[in-house]
Amino acid sequence: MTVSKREEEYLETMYILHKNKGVIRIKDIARTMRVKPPSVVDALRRLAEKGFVEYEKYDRILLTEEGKGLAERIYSKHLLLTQFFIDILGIPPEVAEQDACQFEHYVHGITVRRMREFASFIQEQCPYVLKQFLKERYGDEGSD
Amino acid sequence: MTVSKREEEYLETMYILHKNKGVIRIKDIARTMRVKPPSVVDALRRLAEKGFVEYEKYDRILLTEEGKGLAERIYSKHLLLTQFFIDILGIPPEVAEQDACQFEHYVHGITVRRMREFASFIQEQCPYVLKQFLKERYGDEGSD
DNA sequence: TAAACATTTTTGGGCAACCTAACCAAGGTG
DNA sequence: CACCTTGGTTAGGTTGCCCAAAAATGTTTA
Repeated sequence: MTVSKREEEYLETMYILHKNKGVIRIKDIARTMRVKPPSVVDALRRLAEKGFVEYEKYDRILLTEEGKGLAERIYSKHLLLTQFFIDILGIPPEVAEQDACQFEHYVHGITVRRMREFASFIQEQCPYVLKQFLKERYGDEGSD
Repeated sequence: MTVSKREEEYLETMYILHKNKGVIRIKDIARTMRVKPPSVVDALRRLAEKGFVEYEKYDRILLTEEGKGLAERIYSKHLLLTQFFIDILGIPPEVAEQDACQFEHYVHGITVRRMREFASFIQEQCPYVLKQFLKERYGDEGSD
């Protein structure tokens, strides 16, 4: 069963809402994803169809095991990418966040793994050089 | 004038075709983007509408200055991302290519710039450690 | 040059995502 | 209890992007 990028985003949002508030409400999904409630209902129906969500109208919304697993995998990529961008490249957090938020849906597992390994490696092998790199560029930078 | 990810992909493809073969043909765009010709015609019309392409039916296809500029900027991100993934992280070229191909449409300029800077920096400051990192992992790895 | 072949275009249709407007359900409050 | 508010749903419409089939144009070659 294939999942579009957008569907992954819905799953991830639901996963985070569940983690933070315990309950998943359409209104909150809509707000965090900046869409209107009917769009959420559309998405929920498709995701339920595909077996990632338990959804009956007017009833509580839950991720299935499969949905939760997928959401978790995406979210962990998200965290790792953000981390890498901030800690290694020194990207401002909001930008890192946005980049991660897109890349997480496409990036291969091996790339994520390598980023994690690289980060540890460099932090252990030449932390001073890394510090130097980040320091040199601290506070400059433009847009785009 | 906003351009969708997909539209950027069309522009980039046309840019590369133009660079390699001098002439841009619908059939070639379709083949490299793995879509059918009618989809290309759709896209061309939209891109012409937006001023990125010169297109009259049955006539030769050209990028406008604006289209060419945009395509170039995307393509240079593409090259740089690929480079980074391969040279710093040691990702297999085909995978690096695919990851770059997606990320190029979203990544902030600052992130790309930092990657470039980081690559130079590390290659100059601790080339041996980098070599070590890449060597240790040479040839292992799975999928995903 | 006319037929055959290749390429492009149109037509008509599908699906994912989104929206607005209007309608329904559930839970408090007067 | 009837009303009102809030949140959820349905109906109906738009746009992007894709396709197959058929029509139109361009090109080559017998």
